Amino acid sequence: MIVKKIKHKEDLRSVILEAAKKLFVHEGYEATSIRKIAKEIGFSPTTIYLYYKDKNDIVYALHQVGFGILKERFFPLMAVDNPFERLKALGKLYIQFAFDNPEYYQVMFMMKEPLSFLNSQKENNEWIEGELVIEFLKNTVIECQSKGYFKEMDPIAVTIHAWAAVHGLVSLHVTQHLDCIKDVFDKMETMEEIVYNSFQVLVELMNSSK
Amino acid sequence: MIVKKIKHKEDLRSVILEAAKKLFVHEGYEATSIRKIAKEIGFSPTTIYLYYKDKNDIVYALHQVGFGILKERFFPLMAVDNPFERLKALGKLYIQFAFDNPEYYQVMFMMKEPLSFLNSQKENNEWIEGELVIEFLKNTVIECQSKGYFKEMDPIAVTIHAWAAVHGLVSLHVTQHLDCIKDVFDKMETMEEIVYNSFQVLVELMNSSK
DNA sequence: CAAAGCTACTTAACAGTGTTAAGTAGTTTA
DNA sequence: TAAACTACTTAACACTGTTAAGTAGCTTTG
Repeated sequence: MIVKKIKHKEDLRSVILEAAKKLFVHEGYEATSIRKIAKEIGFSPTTIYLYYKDKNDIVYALHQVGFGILKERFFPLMAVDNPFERLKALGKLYIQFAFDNPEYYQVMFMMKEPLSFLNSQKENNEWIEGELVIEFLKNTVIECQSKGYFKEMDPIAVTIHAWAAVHGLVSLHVTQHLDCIKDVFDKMETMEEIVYNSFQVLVELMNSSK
Repeated sequence: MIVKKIKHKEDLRSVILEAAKKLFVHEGYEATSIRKIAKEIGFSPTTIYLYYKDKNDIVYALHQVGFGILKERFFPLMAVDNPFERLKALGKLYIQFAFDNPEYYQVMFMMKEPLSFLNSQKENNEWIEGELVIEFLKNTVIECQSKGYFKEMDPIAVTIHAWAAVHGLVSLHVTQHLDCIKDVFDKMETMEEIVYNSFQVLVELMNSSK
């Protein structure tokens, strides 16, 4: 009996998340209000607070969904033996993920709210999702060093640099700051081409560190 | 007479901006509402709409103030002859600006609102502030190429990469995503040291492109 | 000099936001 | 059968940006 109730409670929790996902992906974060989610699932707005602490809690759940998608994409890369090839593939996949899921990217790497929710939790306030991704990147960087790349460089500084370089590219794209300086590069390329060309510079610079 | 009135109108416009600046810098963007600005200057909220089209208009004005500060800091760099030294100094100054003025940095490079305001304007919807900075960076990159750096690389791709690399660093810091992965780099460093160490990696990689 | 017009501002309201306290059917338990 | 608990709702609070309509007071005009 109790189990059944808990299961039902879990059910509505995921129903809320599904509605939030739908609104979030199609209408964007701004348009995803508690009241709209409630209307979507046919319950009153206050019901949502029985399943999620506050809006940040929902945003954190969405951020976890995003990390689920990203991890799924990263999984095949574990099989890539050559660490530098893996590093390049990691960057490419990261950028592609951001282009395919801009709303998820924002909630995962550009918004304070999910982290605020984490900090509001008494226990387990560690950002395990992010740490896992960075850990994977760091290990790849260290492997690259044993192959002669990034000689005499701090592997952590290299890791953060690599992350920041791709994050910088995709976040400037997502916020439309790249589009706004199109006049500076008079060439007629798609935003995706421009971003990948800039990523190529990172790859070439890293390659020449060997 | 007319001139005096216009001048008075201009006066209140800057009084509003000053109040917005104060709230914005001290309380952050979230806490800067039209109503709070109005209370700060002792006028009714609707008065603000006589001087600014909407909130994005005010945010755009704040963004311009930020670019004013940045340009002031960049000015002395024009005198640096060695282009690679200038490039390094540009990066350092950019990072330092973001650390000193996180709220302004957000409004300048991380928020859609000022750009939305630009696009809502019929004429002059070009992001001249950003383009000026990128133009300066691009020219420095091209000068570096004539000194042997970035051989056979697209100068525009290098420019965007350089910008994205430093933007990535400071934006991950501003959104507190860097702090959240502190556990991955067990060293006890300040956020500023970590960011500058990662920037150093960029410098070294660029240096080895010669 | 009074009437009309204009300027600069305010009041009131609309439509929305996140969030909480209090209340209410319906089921379960004692 | 009565008490207790579950799952949900209604009503409200305190905000947000924004607009339509109204009002003093000064300026210009007939």
